[in-house]
Amino acid sequence: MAAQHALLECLPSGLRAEAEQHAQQVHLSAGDVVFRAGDGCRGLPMVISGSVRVQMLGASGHGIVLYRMGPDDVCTLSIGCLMAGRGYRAEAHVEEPTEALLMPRQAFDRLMAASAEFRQQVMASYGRRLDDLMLLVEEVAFGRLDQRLLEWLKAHASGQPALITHQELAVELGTAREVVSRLLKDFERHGRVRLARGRVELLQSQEVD
Amino acid sequence: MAAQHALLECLPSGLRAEAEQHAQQVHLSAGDVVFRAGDGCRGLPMVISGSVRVQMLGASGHGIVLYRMGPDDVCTLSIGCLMAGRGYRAEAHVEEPTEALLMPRQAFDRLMAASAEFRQQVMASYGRRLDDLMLLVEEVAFGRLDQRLLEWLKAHASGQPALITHQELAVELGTAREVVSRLLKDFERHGRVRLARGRVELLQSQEVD
DNA sequence: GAATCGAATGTGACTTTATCACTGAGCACG
DNA sequence: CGTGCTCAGTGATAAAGTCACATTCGATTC
Repeated sequence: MAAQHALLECLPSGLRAEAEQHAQQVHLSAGDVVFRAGDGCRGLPMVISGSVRVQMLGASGHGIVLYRMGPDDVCTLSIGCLMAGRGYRAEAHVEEPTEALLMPRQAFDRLMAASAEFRQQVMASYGRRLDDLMLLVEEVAFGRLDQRLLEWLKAHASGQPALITHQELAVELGTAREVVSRLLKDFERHGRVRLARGRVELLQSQEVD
Repeated sequence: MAAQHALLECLPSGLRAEAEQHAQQVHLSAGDVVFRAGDGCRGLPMVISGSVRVQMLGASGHGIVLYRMGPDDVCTLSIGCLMAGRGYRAEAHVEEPTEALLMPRQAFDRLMAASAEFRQQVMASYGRRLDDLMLLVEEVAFGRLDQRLLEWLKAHASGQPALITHQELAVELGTAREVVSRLLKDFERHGRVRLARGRVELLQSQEVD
């Protein structure tokens, strides 16, 4: 076992060995769906490497990206499902080939009991996610879409063009495809971006604030 | 000490006595502000009775209600701040006279270490809050405002009229006062509500679905 | 290479929300 | 009884969402 999760690295070796023994290592390929809305939770996923996108579907059929999980993240969403015995409300899509550990509830509970460090990290991670969601609420409720789109592009399309469709961008922002298309067209007319099918390039002059 | 918090009731008596010894009981009056955006966190608030509204302010000056805390709730938001050492992003307003315990971080950590039951409840409560926020994201992103307003009224103004201003309703829904005014006026024209200054009465025929 | 099909994008018309700048109404207090 | 409040109503305009299509690009097949 070469790569490991930062949360386990901080454990004393005895606990760590026990944890590794109970955890199941899984490999996920790009495009895999880790869980869907309504699914039950079979353990706590801990991401070692890769990237997983968590999003939810509205009644209208539109979706919105809630957050992403990367290396050394734990799926805080799963903790809630695990503890409350509810199903997931969101769905998780693998974006890049991902290595993860699936920690059974029993083992997770033992770690929480035994290690103050582990506890602290898990709670902190929970706090960050809560924070992310609050930020998202604020953006969706009060943010202007052109600004949000521009910021997304700055974050994801600086340096090299983003390979993404308008539909996918709409899900990133929680809006409709047509709205994204029109905004991008406007940006193009103003020389802020260069567009091609499935590709959005942010022009140099726009990358600074 | 008469009233207590459900989370402490489930503890063995030794732990419970210790917890009660370290926790500080506080009384909050309607209108008090428990914390504001940017404040540091001085401990974990646990609500015994009463009601506290948690909301955040957008850059535009508009606000939106995130959730409410009632009897036997813990302020999950505080755990994140406590663990990550960040300030709060939201603000908490007392709506009804409220009794609460303020549990210092040290004491909280000892409880988390010592009681599986306590741990489980805290994590479950965290999960519910995440869920609330996800639901809110969906509503704000995809919900129609007239439906959201009507549902708010059904939840808070069935039986007796709601004593609330249009401005406050706007904050409940994360929108602008004018929008609420217009929608309510429409509802009134269609005989769904009766309006008075600072008062919205949902008419009987509307209370069923 | 041309035909064909499906996904991705473009667009017009219209509705719903948001914003701005006011006006008017109800209420408390001197 | 004014006189200031806060609360509510409204018109004009802009931004965003919805619906119904038209177009275009690329890959696959012939």
